Formats: sequence, C-alpha cells, structure tokens
Amino acid sequence: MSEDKAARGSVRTITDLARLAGVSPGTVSRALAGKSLVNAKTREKIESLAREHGFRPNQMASGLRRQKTGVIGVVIPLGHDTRQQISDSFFMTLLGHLADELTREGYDLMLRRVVPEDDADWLDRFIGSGMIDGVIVIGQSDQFERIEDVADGYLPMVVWGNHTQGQRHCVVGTDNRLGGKLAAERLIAAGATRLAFLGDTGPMEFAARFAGARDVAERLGVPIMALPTHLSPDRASAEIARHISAIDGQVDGIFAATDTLAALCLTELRARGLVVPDGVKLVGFDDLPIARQTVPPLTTVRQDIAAGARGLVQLLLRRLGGDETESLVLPPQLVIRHSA
Amino acid sequence: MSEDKAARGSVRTITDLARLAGVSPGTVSRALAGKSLVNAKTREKIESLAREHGFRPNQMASGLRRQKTGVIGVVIPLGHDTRQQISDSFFMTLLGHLADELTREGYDLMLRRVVPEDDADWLDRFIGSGMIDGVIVIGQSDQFERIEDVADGYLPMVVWGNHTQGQRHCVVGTDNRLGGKLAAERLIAAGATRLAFLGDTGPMEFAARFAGARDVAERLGVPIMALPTHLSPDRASAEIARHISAIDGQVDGIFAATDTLAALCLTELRARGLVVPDGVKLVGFDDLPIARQTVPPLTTVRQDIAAGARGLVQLLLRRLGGDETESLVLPPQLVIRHSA
DNA sequence: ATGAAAGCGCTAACAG
DNA sequence: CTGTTAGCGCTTTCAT
Repeated sequence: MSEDKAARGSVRTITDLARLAGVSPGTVSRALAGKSLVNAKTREKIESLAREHGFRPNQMASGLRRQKTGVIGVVIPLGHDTRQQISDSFFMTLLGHLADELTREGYDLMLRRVVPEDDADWLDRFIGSGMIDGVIVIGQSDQFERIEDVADGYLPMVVWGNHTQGQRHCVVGTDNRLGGKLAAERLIAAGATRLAFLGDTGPMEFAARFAGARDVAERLGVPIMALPTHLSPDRASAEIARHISAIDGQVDGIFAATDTLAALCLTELRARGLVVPDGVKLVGFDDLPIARQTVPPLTTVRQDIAAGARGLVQLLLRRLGGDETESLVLPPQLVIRHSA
Repeated sequence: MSEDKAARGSVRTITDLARLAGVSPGTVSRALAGKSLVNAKTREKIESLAREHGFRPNQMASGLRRQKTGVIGVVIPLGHDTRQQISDSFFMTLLGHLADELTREGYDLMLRRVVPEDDADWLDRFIGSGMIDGVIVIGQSDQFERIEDVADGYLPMVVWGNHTQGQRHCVVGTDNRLGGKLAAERLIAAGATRLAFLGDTGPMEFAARFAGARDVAERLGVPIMALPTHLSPDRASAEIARHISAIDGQVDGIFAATDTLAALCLTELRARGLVVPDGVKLVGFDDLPIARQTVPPLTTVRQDIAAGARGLVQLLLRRLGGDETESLVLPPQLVIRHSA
C-alpha cells in the first residue's frame, strides 16, 4: 500500500524522471500535462514511473513559466471594530463554501486577513505578489474607494458586499436594502409600532439594511431609530444592555443587523424580563445556524451563502477568461420563526 | 495619494527597475531584500523608485530560486460525515486565529479542504506541490496512520488533534480525556446519576472525551452509555430527538461531544418538555460563543483556541528551523454556567 | 513523436 | 559596494 520510503522523494524533478524513463524533460512535461502529441507507450511508462516514485511537479516552477499559479487569493479586510470579531460566523461560513467551490474548479485558495489602516497597500500588494491568478475580497469594509481604484486596472477581482448604483467593481451580495424592507415589514405586520435598528450603520451593507427598514417605516408612518452597536461580541453585549434600558418601553420592534447581534439582544432582553415576541418583536439577518437555536427561534432575513460563494467563483472564472462581468445581486428571503 | 495609473504595472521585473535606477538587477535584489552590503544612496534611490512605480517582486520567482515560498499550507481533512459540516465553528475559529498568527510571522496561508476517501494521496500531494514551506493539518479525522507515515519523512508538519502515547507526529491539542473527566465529574457533582455521551466516538478526540468520562463514571459506579450521533446539524437533530425519546427517564446527565451538539440537544430536550438542569443536566465541549447564549447558558469544557493556534504556529516555525519538537497538550477548563 | 534550447523573474555565489 | 553569471524546475517553441 504505502510507497517505498527510499524511492519517495528521490525523484524530485521532471529531469530526474526523464532520466529514469530514458526520454527528455520536455517529453515528460508533455506526458504529465496530458498533451496529445505523446506516444501512448511512452506516456504510460512515464506515468507509471511518476506514480511509483510519488513524483509531483513543482507548482512554483510551473507557475513561473506559465505565468499562472492556479491559486486564487481570498482577502478579508478588517476595518474598525471588525478587528476583534476574529471569527465572524458569516464570513467564515462563506470562506468554507469558497474553499469548496474553488477546489472543485481546480484552484487553490490563499487566505489573507489584512488591516487596511496599518497597510494602505493591502490590495495591490496581494495582487502584485505574483502568487495569485485572481482575487476575491470578502467584505468591502471601509475600503470601497480603494477597491474601486484597483478595479479600474485589474480585471480578475470579485468582491462580496453591497451593490451601489454605478460602482465599477464587480460585486456579489444580497440585496440588503430589500432585506431591510422585509425585516421592517415583518415587524410591523407582527404588531410593532415603534422600531429600532440595532447595529453599526458604518459598513455599507448595514447602512443599506437600515435604509431599507427606514423606507418601510416612513412609508407606513412608523418611527424608527438607530441603536449604534459594535459587532464584537464583548462590546456588543454591554452596548445592547445600555440601549435596552435607555429605550425601555419606547420600542416594540427591533431589527438587528445580524443574527449574532439578534441572539445577543435576545439574551439581554430576557435578562431584563422582556418577553419576545410578546413584549418586543425581533428580526435578525443572515439565517446562521444559531437562528434556529435561540429561544424563541429567530425570525430572520436569509442570505444564501452557498449561492453567494458559487456566484463569486463563477464570476471570477469568467473574469479570468477576460470577460467583463456584471455584478450579481441575490434576493434575500424572510424566514419566519417565532421572534416576530 | 493614488499612484499614477500609467506607471503602476509598467515596471514589472527587478530588471526593469534596475534599468531605471541605472544599476544591475543584483543590486536591486539586494537593496530590496535589505541586505547590508548596498550603498545607502543607491538603496534609497532604488527604494523610492520601487515605491513610485508600485513595484513588487514576484514571489513565485523568488520562491523558486530560494527554495522557500513563505507560504504555510493549512489542510482540513474531511472524514465520513464531516463532509456536510461545511462550517464547523470550531475549526473555522481555529483557522481564523491561525491566519492571524501566520500573518504576524510573515507567512501566507494556503487553505485546502480535502476528502481523503476520494484522494488517498491528499497529504503527500500538498506537501509535494512545492507551494508550501510547511503544513498544518487541522484535525486527524480518520487519517491518523497516513499522517504518521508522512511524519516519518517530513519535518515541518504540525497537527491539531488528539495526543496518543508514542505517536510520531507532532500534535497540538486539548487533553480531551481530562476534559471528558471534568465534564463527567461536573455532571455527577450536579446530581446526575445516569450518564450519556452524545456524539460520534469514531474520531479520536471524541473517543478520548468519552473515555475520560467513562473513567470517572466507572470509578464512581455511575452508569454511562454512548448515544452515537453524527456531527452534521441536519442529521444530528433527528438523531438526538430519537435518542431522547429512547432514553426517556433513564438518563439524567448528558455530556455532549461539542457545544454545537449540546445546543441542538437543548432544543430537542425543550421540545420534549424536559427541563435543564432540573430534569437533565447537560455539559458541552469547546466553549464556543454559542455556549453563552443558549437557554440556559451551557456549562462546558473550554478549549483555548487562540493558545492552540499560537502553539501550532510556534511549533511549526521551530520545525522549519530543523527542530524536532515535542507535542503540546493544552489543559481544558471547566466553565460552569447553568446547564449543569 | 521527441530532443534541444531558451527563458519565466529572481537570488546567490563569485569576481572585481 | 556592485556587476556578471548561473541556475531554481518547468514549459514551450523550433527543429528534426
């Protein structure tokens, strides 16, 4: 079963293998690359020799020569307080799906987390490294302009985030504004009369969610206020607690920017004796696994993460092929459970 | 602020830059690499030119020449039913920390998820690709033997997982057996008299957790049974539900292999009208964020993920330096909340 | 169908 | 201190 330890590793280069097979390096290269113009017998011999010795071509050398690496860069810019949020479930889940999609397409994934404040050059540096054929940016953070700049001169880039009228970079993301509308409509339909948006309205995705909710609230003559909250769980809990005691009785419908925040909010509401959904209605965003497991289970706006990952990869592949693709805006879906 | 678009990209190679600076490529290479033997003025000129034109050395070429890439491979083998568990929180959180640690040490991270059943050669292939200087394996899955084999001939590899007496590969992980003991002790101290272990005892980590719990149970003369459960949330819920109705009344203390499973279990217990901790005590494992947010909050065995990531990276760095490091076993910590 | 040779972009001797 | 040279391992013309 297991190969001969001595043999393994001794044949390191295509030249070694060529010597063994009694042919030239060029022929080995062609055989292993599956090119048509190689004698069947020669190919067979080379392949069996390669297998026997556990030979694998050096991808760096191959990449250098062919000017393509077979690697896609995935970069997560960490803005403001996102810094703490090391394991943001949503991004991590998206990353998992991306890994699967890219693998399926034969690409490797190079992951980089960057702090744009400390390194203004983060995106150019990654692209210019020569290590990647294309790049997927997960989240626009506060780097919209930088991304726009880069997009002008670099085709194989796709970004997960919010779509804005007339933007120049190719983005894949949920229609956050529509999602916000769905959330507000649900809260109001469930009987809420005074709304609040819980979250940071700095990042564009969240700003759009808030804007959508405000559209609906204004149209229906329902007041809505913003309760600024950081996303890092440690700060969030305290902030939410403060909000809740401050707004006590003045709000009966809360739209949380993410399920994570909603779950935290639920905990704080309970701690203060407020009952969901009877006293306060609550709607989240994302439909992460946790949404099913809270008490009561969360009504939330679902983002289709798997579809997002597929979209990112498919668009990137087309861009790698020279295609100047359009952005892809995915529809959110209201999932009604018991919190509103 | 933003560089001249025309200039950017036009200077692609170290040779281009050398021509501009009126020196040889060798000098540019030395200057950019920060070698000492370069005239201060020359260096300055080269650096400013490099900055001006947004020049970045091609890492593939550099890697090929120096026989090191500055990239660490991180591979997640997906065994049996782990396949579905695309976004297993624990691994994903560990991955996030790894990314941070590696970045801090100046390494890039190449992520690969593999299905060993479909590709017996998964580990050799990654190592042999020439793209990575070392590899971190996240989880032994059912690949213990394969990893052992590779460890014999390849130094720069560190594995997250369970430590077994006399194993040959360098592993970092929590003392699962001790964790299991802590869990069982807590359940019994809280008044449980008939225990159950909820989870799959196939993976070694889980087997060790179960074994630890059994040690305690047997010593104290308390019965304990295993309730085999897959880890993928979709299958788990149904299986847990079945277990709960089957064992009704025969178990008053449950040790779940992970917090995720514990949270699911809590939901199912509630659905059947069983009260935690009054009717049934429950202890989880991991101390993921979700553990604080369940109702009631979970008593659980904490794994220090950040310390794990640091350990993995530090040991790997030492191995890259030729050091044959020992394994690192981290102490688990019982976190008492309200479920037991 | 195969071999020979050039070279991807960079670095590391070795001279000077 | 700097230029020259010879590759790292692979792919790809161009010959044959």
